[in-house]
Amino acid sequence: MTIGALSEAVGTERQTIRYYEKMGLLRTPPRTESGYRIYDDGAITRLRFVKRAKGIGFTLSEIKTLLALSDGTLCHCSEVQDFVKAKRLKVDEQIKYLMSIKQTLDELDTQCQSSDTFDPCPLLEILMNDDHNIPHERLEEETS
Amino acid sequence: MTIGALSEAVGTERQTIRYYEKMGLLRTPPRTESGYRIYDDGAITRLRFVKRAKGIGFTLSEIKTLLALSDGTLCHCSEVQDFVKAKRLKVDEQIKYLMSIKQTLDELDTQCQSSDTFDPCPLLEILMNDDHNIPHERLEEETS
DNA sequence: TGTAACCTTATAGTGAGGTAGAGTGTTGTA
DNA sequence: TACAACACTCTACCTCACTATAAGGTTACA
Repeated sequence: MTIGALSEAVGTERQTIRYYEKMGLLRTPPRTESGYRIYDDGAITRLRFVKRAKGIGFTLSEIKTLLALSDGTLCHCSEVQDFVKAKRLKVDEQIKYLMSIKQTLDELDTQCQSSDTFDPCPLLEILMNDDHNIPHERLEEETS
Repeated sequence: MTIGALSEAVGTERQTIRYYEKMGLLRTPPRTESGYRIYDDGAITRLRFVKRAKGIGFTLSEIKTLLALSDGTLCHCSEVQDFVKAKRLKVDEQIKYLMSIKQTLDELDTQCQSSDTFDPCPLLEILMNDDHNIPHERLEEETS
């Protein structure tokens, strides 16, 4: 299978496949004499893995780790579990952060509606002047 | 006030302040003869606005729009409201997307725990083989 | 044999939101 | 007057996950 066929089979662009290889997500495949990459069905499986994991929201570097775990002679289930749990926590944090943003937006909206149109827009006023309970900085200190 | 003092007052890096100016978020301040930027208290207010709006999750280009609205001779409250509502919807979409990811992760975790340690890790198996109900692509078509 | 459709590499660009550094000029204080 | 601590501009770099282009080589088919 050439890169084009693999690309067709999985639905991933050729350049992207090369990119994944360069990033260490896909194994370097054997080549023809003229230098063309040739893949077997295992490559499809692996590429699908990447695609699915991406769908779940794993980053490429996380997927790389996941693949490394799966490549080990013994796949330590507990490690994979820890990894998934850690990811879940990250996603949870993000959700919480977005929820707090949403709440703030709702509050701003309510205050905006209850005000007289001749007054200056309270939303802008609040942002300009108030020490509202606005999340000041994003709390994304922990990366990876 | 020089850029350093403004930076101190608001807690934003000097380079960042120059960057915001270049991006059209901050007004071009008057300069000393030697070319130093000099700011008044209005600049503090404006920079704080940017900081707060960023905290709420507005992008710089959204903040620019918000500032433009607030700069208008008449601040049209309804426009600001629409803007906030649109942002709220976007945030909501993101939350939903993350929730679906979270759910998938939870399911994987559950399946992982109920399996025998001698089996291959079901999580990896699922990603490798299954057509699970995994969100395939992120649905972020609408940017801006 | 021509040519279209493939393959190769390397480099640069995208967007968002900055950060870092080089090279140079200015200001304030000892 | 020396010198540290500021200021200026400009350019390049960072992350992430690609995408696009250039310039060339190979393969399949009419």
